[in-house]
Amino acid sequence: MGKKKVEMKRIEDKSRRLVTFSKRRKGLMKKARELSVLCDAKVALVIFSRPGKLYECCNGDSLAKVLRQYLDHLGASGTDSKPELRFEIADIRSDAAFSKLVKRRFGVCELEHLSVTDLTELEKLIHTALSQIRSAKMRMMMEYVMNLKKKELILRKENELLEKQVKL
Amino acid sequence: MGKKKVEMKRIEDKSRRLVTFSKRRKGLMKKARELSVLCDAKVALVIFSRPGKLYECCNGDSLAKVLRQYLDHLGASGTDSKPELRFEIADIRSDAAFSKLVKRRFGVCELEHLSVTDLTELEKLIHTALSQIRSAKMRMMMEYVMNLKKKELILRKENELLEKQVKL
DNA sequence: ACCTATTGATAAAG
DNA sequence: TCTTTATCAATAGGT
Repeated sequence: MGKKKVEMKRIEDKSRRLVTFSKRRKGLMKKARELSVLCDAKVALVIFSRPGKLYECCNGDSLAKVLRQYLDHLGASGTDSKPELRFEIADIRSDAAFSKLVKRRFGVCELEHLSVTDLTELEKLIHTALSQIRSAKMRMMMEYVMNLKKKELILRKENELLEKQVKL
Repeated sequence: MGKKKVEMKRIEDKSRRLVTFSKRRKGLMKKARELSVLCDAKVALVIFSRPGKLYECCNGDSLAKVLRQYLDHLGASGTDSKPELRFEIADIRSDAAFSKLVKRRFGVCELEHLSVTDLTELEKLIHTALSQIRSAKMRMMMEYVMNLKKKELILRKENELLEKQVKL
């Protein structure tokens, strides 16, 4: 489309390429959004221009969640194990659950009303929670990797056996 | 386009939605490929239909590499929040390598002799280093997992083939 | 950024 | 899912 049919190869003229990149990038993102809305799908789009600038957009969910789902999917596509991988730390900042925790512990709603001592304690609590989450994440990933390795070993052995049978 | 202009909201009729999903998905992937070729960019596209089926495509590089580059970007822009830092510093205080780093940077041997401003700067430095290390770790594990999954797939296919040969 | 000629995408139907 | 066809959207080139 456009005044002339365009050849499907890299546009060598830099300024023309830049203009086209900007136009088509916007077009692509619009189409991604439309697909998501019309068909109730999650669409994640990550673009890197040659100079290395990042353009991302995601519809239907956050990019992080879609990528996580993608990794889960890779994990789940095998026959057995559950996808127990969780890469992202729960987003605590804006969470209502976090406010509740503060309220329960200190009986106040606003962080501003806490004393320095309280804040120090809170800091300690958060730190503990964070490191627990991190180690849990690591543990799960390691388990996941170990399961994959086991699966690989089993498959290799099965393969060897089958190869012997074929030769007979 | 099409015989009728379509409203920008979820298509309720299931069969119509399915057909539209298939057509637009293909269209979107084509446009992604075109953007990549014409403008020399990397374009990663991950789509989940509501039933949870995955459709992925990537142009200019492998999806794994683009996702890795994406994580690099996140790591470079610095994401983590600070509260845990003081504790990390406390943990690190006794480390000889860390002492050397402090000495090189500030010309003193003891943390006690640093000003609050120095400590704040140090805190910032450590924070940056930490988040870089974390994102690198994440990146490596992700790639590792992806490679394992790929290997598994290849082995499974090989197995299937061998089984067929055995049956003959 | 805006304009407009032209091509490309796609909705509906078969 | 593939094809056809009627419409309209995206966009190439120019200002």
